[in-house]
Amino acid sequence: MESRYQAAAIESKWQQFWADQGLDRTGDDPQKPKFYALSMFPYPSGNLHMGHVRNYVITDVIARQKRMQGYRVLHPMGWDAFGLPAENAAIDRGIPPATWTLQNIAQMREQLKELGLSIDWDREVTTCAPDYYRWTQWLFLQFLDGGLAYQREAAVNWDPIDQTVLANEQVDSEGKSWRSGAKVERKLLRQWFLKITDYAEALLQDLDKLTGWPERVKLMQENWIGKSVGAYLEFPIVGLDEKIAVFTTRPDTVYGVTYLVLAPEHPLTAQVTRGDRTAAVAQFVSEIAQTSEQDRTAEDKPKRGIPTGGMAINPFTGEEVPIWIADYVLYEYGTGAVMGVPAHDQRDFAFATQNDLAIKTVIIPTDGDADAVLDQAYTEPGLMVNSGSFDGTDSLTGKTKIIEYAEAQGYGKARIQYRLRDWLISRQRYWGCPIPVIHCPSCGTVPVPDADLPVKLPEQVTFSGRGPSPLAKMEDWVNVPCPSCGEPAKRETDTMDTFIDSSWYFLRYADARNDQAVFTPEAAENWLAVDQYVGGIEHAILHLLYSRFFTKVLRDRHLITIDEPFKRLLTQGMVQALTYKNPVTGKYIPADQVDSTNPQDPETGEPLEAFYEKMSKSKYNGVDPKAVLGKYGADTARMFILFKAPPEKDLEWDDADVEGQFRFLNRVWRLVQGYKEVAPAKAGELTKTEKELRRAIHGAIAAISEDLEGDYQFNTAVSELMKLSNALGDADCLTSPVYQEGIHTLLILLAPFAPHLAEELWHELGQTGSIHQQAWPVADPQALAVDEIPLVVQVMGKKRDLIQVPTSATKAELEAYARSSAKIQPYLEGQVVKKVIVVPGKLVNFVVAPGS
RNA sequence: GGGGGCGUGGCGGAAUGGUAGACGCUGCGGACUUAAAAUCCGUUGAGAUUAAUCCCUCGUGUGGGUUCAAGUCCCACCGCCCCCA
Repeated sequence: MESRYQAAAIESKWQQFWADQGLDRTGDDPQKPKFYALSMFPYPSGNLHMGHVRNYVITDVIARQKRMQGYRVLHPMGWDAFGLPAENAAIDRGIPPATWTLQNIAQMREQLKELGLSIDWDREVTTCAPDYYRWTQWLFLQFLDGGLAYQREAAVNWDPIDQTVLANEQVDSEGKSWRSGAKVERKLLRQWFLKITDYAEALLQDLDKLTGWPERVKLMQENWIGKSVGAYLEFPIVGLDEKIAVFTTRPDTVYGVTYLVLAPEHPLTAQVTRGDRTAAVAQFVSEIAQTSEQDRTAEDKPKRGIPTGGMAINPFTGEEVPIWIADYVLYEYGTGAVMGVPAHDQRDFAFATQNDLAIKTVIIPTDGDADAVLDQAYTEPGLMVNSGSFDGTDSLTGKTKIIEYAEAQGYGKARIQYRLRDWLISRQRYWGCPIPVIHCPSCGTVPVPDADLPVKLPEQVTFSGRGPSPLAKMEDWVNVPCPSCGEPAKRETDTMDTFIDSSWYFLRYADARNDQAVFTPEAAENWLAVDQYVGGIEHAILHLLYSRFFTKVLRDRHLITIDEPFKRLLTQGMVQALTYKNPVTGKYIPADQVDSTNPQDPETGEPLEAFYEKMSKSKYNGVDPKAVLGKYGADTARMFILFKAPPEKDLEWDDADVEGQFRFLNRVWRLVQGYKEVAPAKAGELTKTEKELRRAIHGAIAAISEDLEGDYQFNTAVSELMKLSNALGDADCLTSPVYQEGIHTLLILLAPFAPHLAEELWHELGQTGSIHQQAWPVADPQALAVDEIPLVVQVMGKKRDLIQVPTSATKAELEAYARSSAKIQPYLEGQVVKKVIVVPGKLVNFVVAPGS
């Protein structure tokens, strides 16, 4: 007999069998409750990495167990297939983006199938396929129709050498183009936006409905939306019939305003600038235009600003204050202007000190002195001073009073502001979903009629990486008659941010092959929302927020009825591996060049740092799933990943632990090999051994069922499988019907985790149907019942004895048993028992004090 | 700087306020073998003590607190990680 099982042969055999039987197809029995299990779909880079494996194995275990529990399950897969890497491949190697992408998809699909994932491939979606992006375009037009898509000027990253727009990820940390190395500039272009800000409040409020989401993800979204309550105030400009509007959360400090600051790009900048300042201001504005937003607002960098020479009037005091422009005020943000209150804002304090601007105290601590010189801003609440009729008011109530006063006087009003900005979706790139509008000189922006969708990407395109988007250069494609008046017009050449594609793919799975509609209301009603969503924490903000936004917009357009797309969310941790780094040179060294017991640089002999880090090519610490599957098979890889760490924590790859899982599966395999020929005897009165085994069996059922309920704890579920397997290995009652029950139960419980081996052994035992169609077992309370339980006996909270007591014992009897323990006598001697705590089923604790 | 999370053996990790360290890895000792691989058995927090692996003491980052009882709850501190700036 072989001592180890042959994973490769077993796995391909059963994958074929399941495909032939159609076991992975989406359930359609209307009698069954539905369950929608979803993994975040991958970008088809061409190679599966361990992060993918972890993600999809988790969802697969959930899907498989739910099927066994009698649910009809939707467990689909697709491809987030638009995006830059395909264009880079085209530039570097001359392969058309579509060809490159589809090849990668084919390759990755095969790799996924080798993992034994129970995915319904009939519902596969590919975002770069016309039958998908047709509906992306249709949905865009829904937004346009609803007034939720609009165009305006916005700053983009501009490469002055290649004359092209860059994505943020094409700009390095020093603000240089990845390709040309030129310093990236900011340039204003007309861009498309989606009005996510209209939904800011709803997106914030409905976080409360997401009871199945991790708190920290909700918190991250809350911070991202960034609601702040405050005031909108207007400051008249001296000598101009214009006002500068500011937003502030501290209206109570308005009497302390000693200057105003405009964003350099603010339209009023030029108007307020005094003649003799024009040159300096223009110089400053152009300097700032070359700086990235991040550099401008970074807290550790000094704030740069200059006076415009213009003055504004504080309407509350009538005082004139200077108007400055500074880099840290962004035009995109709020009103693009802020009021400077150095006494009560840390950043203003620094700016004022640096530029010799006045500092005026208007809030003091209750026991404070209004004339004290500040050495830093006082930002706490307190009493208002130097504030006219508001003197002596508590600053917190002062906020409301100032707003009321401002409103009465026409200076301003209460306002709620969000940090969230509208979503810039224009990309000046080829490999994305074309924005389906046509620009007509007489009709303006005209949507492409539904009948003309999809607006297909032209195929014969040349890529150079320079100049405008390849689409803009395609005359044949760009020039079209206006759908409205028929006169010559031009297509929009921008494509959409790929986050749009992924903001609705989970809806399409409900009705993936529909070529008449985005999905039918029945299909949507049938499957939505997603019951369990699984993916990386890196999508905690953008992807999840955008998907929630899409869901709410589609609900308001009566396409769906759900408020939120994902009922439960599991954010899985990273897959890390041991990394070696030379701390002197900063170089990473591949593990196969390092002696793990004494890590040294193979070239210089310097000692290396060894630590766990996310797998990546540049760190030479990647573990290729293909290699692991080849050596041990998919079942071992699955078991290892599930067992090694709880799903939401980072997972440290360890070859010895992989080997350990392979050993476990082999033990199960040998257990069954040794059992195949055994004919179970007739059932009779259960022996003690049989009773204990039965308790182990049903204990495992109960524990694993619980681990797969709600908060998924696959690691402890696997350890329960091991315990049951150990119990079977130890039980000396091979011919007992209980033993047979144990073997069968072990395989059924194992089936979601190691689907191939469980199926193989199931059939080796002479079973005919698929193990994956077996019902998930339910623990028998009778099997779990025991006659005797261990009781902890404590004195003063310290364990002093462990005794066996009848399960049925009453509290009084438990105390009596405990008192009779010989081991506790020394601890009671000379003591008075003040109190006895009896916790039935657990312990008895004697509280004593020295007696007389 | 603000917000959040986490700190448990040599390692990954278990523990509804109730026996800390399940399960696995590693190490050590042994069996089988000509030998190895594979497999199996035993052992593996620290200390003290012993004929004994009984018993005992200490132990969940540090210091305090609540409680009959704290890894778990509360406060302060230290360290690490994440998000925002």
